[in-house]
Amino acid sequence: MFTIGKASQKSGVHIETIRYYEREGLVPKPDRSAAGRRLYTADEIAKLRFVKRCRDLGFPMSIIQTLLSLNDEQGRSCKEVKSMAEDQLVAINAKIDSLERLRAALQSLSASCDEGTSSCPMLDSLMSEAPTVPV
Amino acid sequence: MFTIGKASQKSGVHIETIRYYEREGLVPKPDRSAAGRRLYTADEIAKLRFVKRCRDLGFPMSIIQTLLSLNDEQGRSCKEVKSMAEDQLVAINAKIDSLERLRAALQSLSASCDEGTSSCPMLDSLMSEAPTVPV
DNA sequence: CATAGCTCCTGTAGCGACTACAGGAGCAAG
DNA sequence: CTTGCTCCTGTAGTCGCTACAGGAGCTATG
Repeated sequence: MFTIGKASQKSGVHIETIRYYEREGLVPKPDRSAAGRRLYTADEIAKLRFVKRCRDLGFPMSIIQTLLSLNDEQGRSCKEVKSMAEDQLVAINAKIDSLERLRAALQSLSASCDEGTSSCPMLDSLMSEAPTVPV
Repeated sequence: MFTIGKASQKSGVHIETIRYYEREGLVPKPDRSAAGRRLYTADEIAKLRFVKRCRDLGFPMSIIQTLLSLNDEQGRSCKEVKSMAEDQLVAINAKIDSLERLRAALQSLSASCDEGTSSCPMLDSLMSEAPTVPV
């Protein structure tokens, strides 16, 4: 049995975040010591690590909840997991696309913006009714 | 003079967001009609449009505040604007990089996860102490 | 055995950038 | 005059934490 500090170290989840996940019902409530301190089993720490990895992969908490429950099920539904992963991939690709468009726009604006002129072409463009750069 | 609905249409900023920007002091408070309704000038609408474009470019409100004040200055400082744009480019590139790493991790996990097996390799990997995929 | 300094507890508020009401008032057209 | 749209203020919710405040317990050293 591990205190929350150890659980935090072993899982990589900040102490305050662990308590937050517990409040939100994402992870089960651990047992408590006589003095009321949380005591985590290796299994519970594995769940925290799982949540951390999923968060790092960009999954929202609601999806992680589903993933955890799928994991608890007998004969976990690999199909559903794969489908959620693919949804997540689509979302990530959309984000990358939009960031790349954004980068192109900013680069073009930034390139137009050279020192020495009294007025700033970048600000002018952003302020104008019809922008020179699509966003 | 335009009501908030028109200003919203012309600027592309939602009505509630316009009021929010006003509360936060990002845009100046417009005049009011006798009945207390906000009335926007073309100039104020241009500012809203500017804020919208900057937000779409990923600038946080704090930076936009600075950009707006630079724009109001006599002989706006193109150098400062360019430097902020370049900071923003760096941040965008970092985000793209991290999303691309994430995508690779998810693709590899998803590929391992095939239908028909009773246990799910993706969940197994994410739950295990030493993951098969770095995130 | 006392003290110091760490960890832990609960509860609440803050972040950024909105979004979504509730509950009311004005305004324009038929 | 009524219907239905727009607008008003104020407050609370979103997401995923993070940062206190104010206290209690636990451990190592003198």
